[in-house]
Amino acid sequence: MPRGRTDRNEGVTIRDVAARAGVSVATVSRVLAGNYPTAPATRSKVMRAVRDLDYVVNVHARALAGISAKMIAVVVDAVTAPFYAYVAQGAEEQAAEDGRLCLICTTGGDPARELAIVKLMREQRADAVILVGSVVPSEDYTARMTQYAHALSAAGTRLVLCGRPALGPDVPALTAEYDNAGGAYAVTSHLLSAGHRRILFLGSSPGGTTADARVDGYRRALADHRVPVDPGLEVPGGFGRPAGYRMMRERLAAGAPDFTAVFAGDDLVAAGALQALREAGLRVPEDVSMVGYNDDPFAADIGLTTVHIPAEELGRAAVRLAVRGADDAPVRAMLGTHIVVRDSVRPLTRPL
Amino acid sequence: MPRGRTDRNEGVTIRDVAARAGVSVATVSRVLAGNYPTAPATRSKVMRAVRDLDYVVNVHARALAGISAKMIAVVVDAVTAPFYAYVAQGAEEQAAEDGRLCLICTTGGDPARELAIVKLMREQRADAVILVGSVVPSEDYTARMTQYAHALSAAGTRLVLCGRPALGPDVPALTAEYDNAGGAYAVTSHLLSAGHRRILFLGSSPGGTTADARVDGYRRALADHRVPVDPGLEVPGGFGRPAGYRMMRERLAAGAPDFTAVFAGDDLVAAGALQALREAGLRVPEDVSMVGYNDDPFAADIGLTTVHIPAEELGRAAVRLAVRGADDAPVRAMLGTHIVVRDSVRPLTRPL
DNA sequence: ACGACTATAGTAACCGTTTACTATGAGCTT
DNA sequence: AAGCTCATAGTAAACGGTTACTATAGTCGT
Repeated sequence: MPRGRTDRNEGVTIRDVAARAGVSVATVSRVLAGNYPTAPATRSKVMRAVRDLDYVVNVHARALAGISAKMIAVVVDAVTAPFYAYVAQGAEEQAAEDGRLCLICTTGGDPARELAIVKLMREQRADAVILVGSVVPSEDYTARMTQYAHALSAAGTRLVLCGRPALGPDVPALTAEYDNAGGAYAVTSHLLSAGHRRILFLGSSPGGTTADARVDGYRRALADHRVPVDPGLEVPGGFGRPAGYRMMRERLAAGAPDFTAVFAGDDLVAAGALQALREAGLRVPEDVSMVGYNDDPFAADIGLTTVHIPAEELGRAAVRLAVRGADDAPVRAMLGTHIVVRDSVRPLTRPL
Repeated sequence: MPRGRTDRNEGVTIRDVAARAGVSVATVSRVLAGNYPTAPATRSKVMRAVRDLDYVVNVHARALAGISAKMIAVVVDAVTAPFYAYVAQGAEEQAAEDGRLCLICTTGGDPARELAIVKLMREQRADAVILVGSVVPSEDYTARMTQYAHALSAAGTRLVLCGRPALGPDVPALTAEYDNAGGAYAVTSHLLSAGHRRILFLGSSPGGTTADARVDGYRRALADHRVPVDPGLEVPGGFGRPAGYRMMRERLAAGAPDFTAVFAGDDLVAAGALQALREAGLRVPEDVSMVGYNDDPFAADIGLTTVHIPAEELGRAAVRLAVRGADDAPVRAMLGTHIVVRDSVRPLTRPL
């Protein structure tokens, strides 16, 4: 088999380059770094040797010598959730633009795996770790994050909380958020303006920051429209397609619909609920109006009116926060959300 | 601001641990590695010091001393494409199970970025890099891959081609594939069995391995059913939602439909085409049948009959291939595909 | 013509681990 | 009691870079 001249170069070190160029290792290092005057002739001899040998630096050696490895870790529950995928994508792009490697790690929602990843990143001396996604902020959680924050900060690693609430001002952590409650307020108002009064909120999950903020916006909109808040219309059950399907199915099994519109906690809940409604012979939007949250790509396909979250921009913002870190740099970014109107809401003609 | 005891530990080294435990660094290293006999009393002194100081090893130092950093890179066009997301997810999980870090990198389809990532991985001395996704295998492409393969192999890094064709037997690269043509054959047969004869293939892109394999399966199924292949029914235009929309729109603009069924190159194409059909007042499956490819999650929501690709398993297989690498280990994995029947195909009642 | 200065290159210490080699004392054997 | 072996721990040499410090040869001013 034909093998290129560059094949057996395991262990091509800076020493080999120096030898071939007939200079010292220091000179090679300097030519490559370009931060020290070198004679043009020397420079070209070195570059020649680098090409001939197909040399690449060893980041580990370089990191040991004190040059950051320029690595950022993004930690999400799962990349398969579109929201997380877009956040990760944005982070990746921003990191690449800033000349950094971007590690995307998944935990499957398991705190133990999260802990393991944080430890791994400490070992790697990463520049930053970005923890993405909703949480239920128990005391235990806050303690855990605070501990992470200190341990990471001690290793010179920045901690960014993305889409989850900020920690106290004493804790060395940055925060990138989006306006969850605002979007919920807007989309609820949209339903109210169409005349709906009995709006089912599907997927509240008391304690979860994301769901709580959305319920909050929902309630505030109702209040501002002088519609009484009915706790019986807030169905707990979390997010995701199966949850949406189950919640709607159970609701319909319990009796005739006592609502004219549905606010699904996220688009996946909407998709699940939609299927349950369809199976029960109810059409959207003819019989029931529905809105979602997130503006997942498929929302366009099913014509779902929903709230757009700037997920990609959120990822970028998180990375920027982490990278552009002068000591006086902002410690927090808050992104806006907006409603996108499609075809899943109809004005209420026949009140319940 | 109050700082915890564990806070200023930047540079807590093995030396600090040794000092605090009153032993030598070698002993600490041995206790931590657990590969050398140590007295129980010593062991516990060391562990105590490790906890007190909240010490974590420095992977760079360790890597330099010859212990692999246990890192795998998965390179995809974009994580936001569900197929890639699932491959990445599978790879991530398998890597985690094997105790390895998994880097997910995106190129946006840009060969320059791909090259940059390969270089980065050489610098990192990664265990493996997994290149995922279809390609158009020009001579240039083959040369590039061959070069990657040799350079990586020289640095002790395995190259895995995932969902793209294998290189020559002389090239040090592994391959994880799935049966593209087989799935296309099956789903085309499904349409043919329902009586369809004029089946539009949407999104052929001559030269692209994925699309070519699907077209190939499509043609073979037609041939086996003695239906003549009509090149006019194969619409080039690539994959993705916008492409699907555009192709169908243009096709419909050119005149009344001359097909009764559509084989969309992938599910996104199907989604786009679906929208174009809907806008033209045509219903699926009442007026035209449609099948897709990939079994993206949203396919369930729009009731699309499609071909399931074991994406997650593909990612896992790629990692296994890379990790379980004895020299006599298999060099190639081929995964099966299967059709999943939903509600987008109807028997042809009124032939064109 | 001589010292000061500049441009460039070399020398060697250091970064934090791992591990081959060496040292030490305790418990046996004969 | 000398000589072994064994268990355990220490010493120091890598690993592959970076960079402070040092050395050398021109250049220039006077």
